[in-house]
Amino acid sequence: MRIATWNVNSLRSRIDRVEALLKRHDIDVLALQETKAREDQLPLMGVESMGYEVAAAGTSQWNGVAILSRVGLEEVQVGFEGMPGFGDPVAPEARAIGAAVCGGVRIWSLYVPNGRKVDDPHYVYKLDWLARLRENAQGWLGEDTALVGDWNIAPRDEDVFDMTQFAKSTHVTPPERAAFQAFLDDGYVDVVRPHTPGPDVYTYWDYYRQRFERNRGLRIDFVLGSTSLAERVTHAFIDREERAGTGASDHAPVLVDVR
DNA sequence: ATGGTTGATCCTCAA
Repeated sequence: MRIATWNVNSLRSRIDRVEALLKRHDIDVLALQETKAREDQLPLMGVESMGYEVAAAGTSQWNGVAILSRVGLEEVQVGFEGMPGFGDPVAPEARAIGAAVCGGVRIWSLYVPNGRKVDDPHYVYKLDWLARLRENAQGWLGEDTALVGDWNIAPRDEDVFDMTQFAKSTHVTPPERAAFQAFLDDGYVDVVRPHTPGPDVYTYWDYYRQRFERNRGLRIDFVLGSTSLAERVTHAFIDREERAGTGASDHAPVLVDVR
């Protein structure tokens, strides 16, 4: 089974690229972030005709997520216990994460709050959101679980093209990195990094200043697997070619093969 | 410190 995650930065504006990606890589499950669309706006007749079911934590906010699957789509849920706004159908943060069981694997498509700036309330909210997610994720370690998506954290210096440019920025602060590391300490495994030795480890390149053309990016998109799932991973890669050309998202898809 | 680009709720905000 091939699982992929991609911050698509607007599903409607890139539906053609989504369909091409599914075909190009023969993907079974695709978790999307920043769909920027309500459920009633999703023009997914194309992917449905390709055999995929669609579950959406649709939203008019910036951070909606969706899951496309051709190997089953069960137990769909949106949000997690304890998160601010959980159960509130209009709370934007409750739409930043959603899960489904696809082919026996519980897959969480997540968009970790951006944090904006270190002195912004959104930064505090980001850390709190991660702490609440961690509490819940500890309870999913006994199953085949994948936490996939845009973590908005670059865990290591080597995941950043130039650390001096991030001296006062979010994504690299010790509290954010500690929050990411906490998932690893609990037993989740970064199943992609072992298959993607440097130097090409980035998954995101800002639209500004031709960052992709100059390969000045960040590694902020990850697939974390529970122990039992991690043991089943045979291969993983970053599709950096998807970031090239006009009309690209600012993120590249990350793909994982599970036997 | 500022700027640069992209998408949507489209001249303002979020990323």
